Amino acid sequence: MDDILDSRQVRAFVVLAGCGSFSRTGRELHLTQSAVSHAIKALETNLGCQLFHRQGKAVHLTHHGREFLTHAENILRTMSAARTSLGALDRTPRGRLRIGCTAAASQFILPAVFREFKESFPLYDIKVVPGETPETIERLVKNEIDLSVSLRPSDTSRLECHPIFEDELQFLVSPLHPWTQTKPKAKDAAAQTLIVSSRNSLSFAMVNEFFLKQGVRLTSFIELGSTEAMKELAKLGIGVAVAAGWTAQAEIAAGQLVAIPLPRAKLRRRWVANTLKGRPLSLAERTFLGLCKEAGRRVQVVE
Amino acid sequence: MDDILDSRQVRAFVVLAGCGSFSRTGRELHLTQSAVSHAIKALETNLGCQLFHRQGKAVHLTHHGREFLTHAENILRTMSAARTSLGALDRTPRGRLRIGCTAAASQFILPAVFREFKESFPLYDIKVVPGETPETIERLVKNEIDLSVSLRPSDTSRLECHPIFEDELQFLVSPLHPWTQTKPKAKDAAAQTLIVSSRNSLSFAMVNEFFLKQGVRLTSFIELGSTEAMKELAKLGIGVAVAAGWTAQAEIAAGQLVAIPLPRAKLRRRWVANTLKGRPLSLAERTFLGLCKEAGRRVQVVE
DNA sequence: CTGATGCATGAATGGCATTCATGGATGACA
DNA sequence: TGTCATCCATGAATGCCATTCATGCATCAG
Repeated sequence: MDDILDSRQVRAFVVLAGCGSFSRTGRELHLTQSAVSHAIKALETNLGCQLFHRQGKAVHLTHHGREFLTHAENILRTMSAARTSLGALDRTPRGRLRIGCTAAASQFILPAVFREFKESFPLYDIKVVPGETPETIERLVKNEIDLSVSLRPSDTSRLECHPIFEDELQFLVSPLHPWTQTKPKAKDAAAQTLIVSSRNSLSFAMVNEFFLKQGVRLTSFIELGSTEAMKELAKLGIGVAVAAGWTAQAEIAAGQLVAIPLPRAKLRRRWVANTLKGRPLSLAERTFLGLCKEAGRRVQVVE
Repeated sequence: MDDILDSRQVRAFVVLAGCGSFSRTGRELHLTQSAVSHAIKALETNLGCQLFHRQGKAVHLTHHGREFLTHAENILRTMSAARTSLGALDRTPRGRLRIGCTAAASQFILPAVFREFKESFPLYDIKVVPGETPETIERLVKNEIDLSVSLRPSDTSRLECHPIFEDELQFLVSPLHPWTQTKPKAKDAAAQTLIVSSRNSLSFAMVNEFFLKQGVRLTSFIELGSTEAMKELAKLGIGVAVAAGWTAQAEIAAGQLVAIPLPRAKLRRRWVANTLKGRPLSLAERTFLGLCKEAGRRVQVVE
C-alpha cells in the first residue's frame, strides 16, 4: 500500500466530516456525489479502517474517523500555511545570507552595508566567509555562499556580476622612500620587496601580469593576510605595498604613507558583487546588492 | 489555481531537497527522472515560485525552497503520523464514550461497570445521558450517544441488541399491605394507586399492556423519577410500586418491602446494551459491552 | 575531443479519478 | 400504505493527467 495520502481524498474527508453529507460535500468541492463516495472508500481502504458510519441518510464519524480528523485538518492547514508563508516570504524578512568576501571588502565596504541591511532585515542570519577572490568564487559555484563581494574574475560565464566601484592599484610607500622624489620605472619595482596581501589573490596575479607585459618579472614579495599589516610594513620602509589608495585613506591624509602610481599605465580593479547566474534572488539579496552599490559609490567618491 | 498540494509532488520535493539529484530521487521513488522533473515543475508552477536552483548538475534549494521544505516535511510527517496513530488506536485507549441509560441502570448496574472500565481505559471520557428507554433509543439513532443500556425495545430493526440479563416486574408493597396475605387478582390492581417510575418508560407501557390483556385498565398512578422515591412511598403504604425485585434487594431482605408476583403470569423484562446496527465498534466499546454482560450475570444471580 | 551523466522538454500512453447510469434504502407526506 | 424525493453505493465508461519515452542540450572527466 502507498505510504502517503491523496490530498484530495483528505480534503473530501474533512468536508464530509464537517457537513455529514456526501452530496453536499460533492457540491462544495464541485464534484459529483459519486466521486466523493469513491474517494472516501479509497481513503478508508488505504487506511485500513472505516472512517464513517453510514446510517441511512445520516453519516457520522467513527472512532477512527474522529482520530483521523485531527490529522487530516493538520495536513490541510499545513498545506495552506505553506502557500501563505511562501507568498509572504518577501514581506517577512527571515532567512540566512552567506557572504564570501575579501579582507579589504570585509574591512572597508561591508561594515556599513551590514549595518544598513540589519535595519531592514533584523531577523536575517548573516555569515561571512573570508577568502581571496578565486576561492570565494569557487564557494559561490559550490553553493557554499549565496553572494560574494570581491574583484571581478576573468571568467564570469556562470556569474551574475554586479559592479560596485572601481579603484586603482598603486604603490604605497613611506614618505622617506626615494620614489616620492623620482617616479619609479617598471624595472625599479623588480628591485624592491613588494608587500602584497596574498599570492592567491587576484590582485597579485594582476600585478604580476601588469609588470610582465612591461618585460619585468617580480620576484621579491612579502605576503601578508591583513591590509593593516601591509600598511605598517610600508610605513617602516621595509618594502613597497601594492594596494588601492582608499584602503589607506587615513594614513595618506596623515602623511604617514604616500601613494605612487604604477609605471606607464593605470592598473584598475573592478569590484563586484557576484551571484550565481540564473539564480532567483530573494528580496534580502536584492537589497544587499543595492546597499553594496551605494557603499561602492561612497568609496568611488573618495578615490 | 488549486488550493491544495499534490502529496506525490511534495514527497518528490522533500526527497530531491535531501539528495540534490533528480535522477536519484527518481530511483528512490521508483519513477523516471523525467517524472520527477515534471512533478517539481508542476509544484513550482502551483506555488508560483522557484523552489530549486539548477546549476548544471548541481541542484540546490532556493530561499523559497528552504522555507517550503519545513512545511513539506510537516505534511509528510503528519500523513505518516495519521497512519500510525490509526493503527495504534486500539492499543492507545483514548476517546469518548457517550452512554444513554435508564435511572435503574445508572444506579444499580453501571457503577461497577464504570469502575472496571476505567481500569482498562483511564483516559476515556465518559458521558452519561439519563433517560427512559424510548428517548434513549432515539438518541442512539440520532448518534447523540454511542451506546445505551436500557430495556429491549420492540423495534430493534436498526439496533444491535446485546442481552445483559432478564428480570421480572413485581409489586413491591409494605409488609402491612393486605396483598401480603392474599394474592392480588388483576382487577385488584385497578383499585390501587400504582407507583411507577415514569409514564414514558417502557416498563410503564408493558405493565399497562399486561393488565389490558387481562381485561383491566389501570388508571391511578403516581409517577416518580427516582427508584428510591418509589420505594419510600411503597414502604409508607401510599401505593403499590411496580418494579423488579433486585432494585429493592436490601429493603426486601430487611423486611421493609415485600415482593408480590403479578397476577396470572410473569412480566419479564429484557435488559440489553444497544449499539447502532452495522456500526463498527471500538475496542473500548466492545470492552464496555463485555463488562455490562458480566454485571448482568451478577444481577441475574441475585434475581 | 569523446563518452558518460544529468536535467528539460514535448509527444505518447496508460492508469486512475471522475462521471454516468442505476439500484436500493430511507424518510416525508398524504 | 403507497408515492415521491433524497441520499448513498456500485460498476462501467470516460477523459484527464501523471508518467514514460525519446530526444536535446549542458556539464564534466579523462
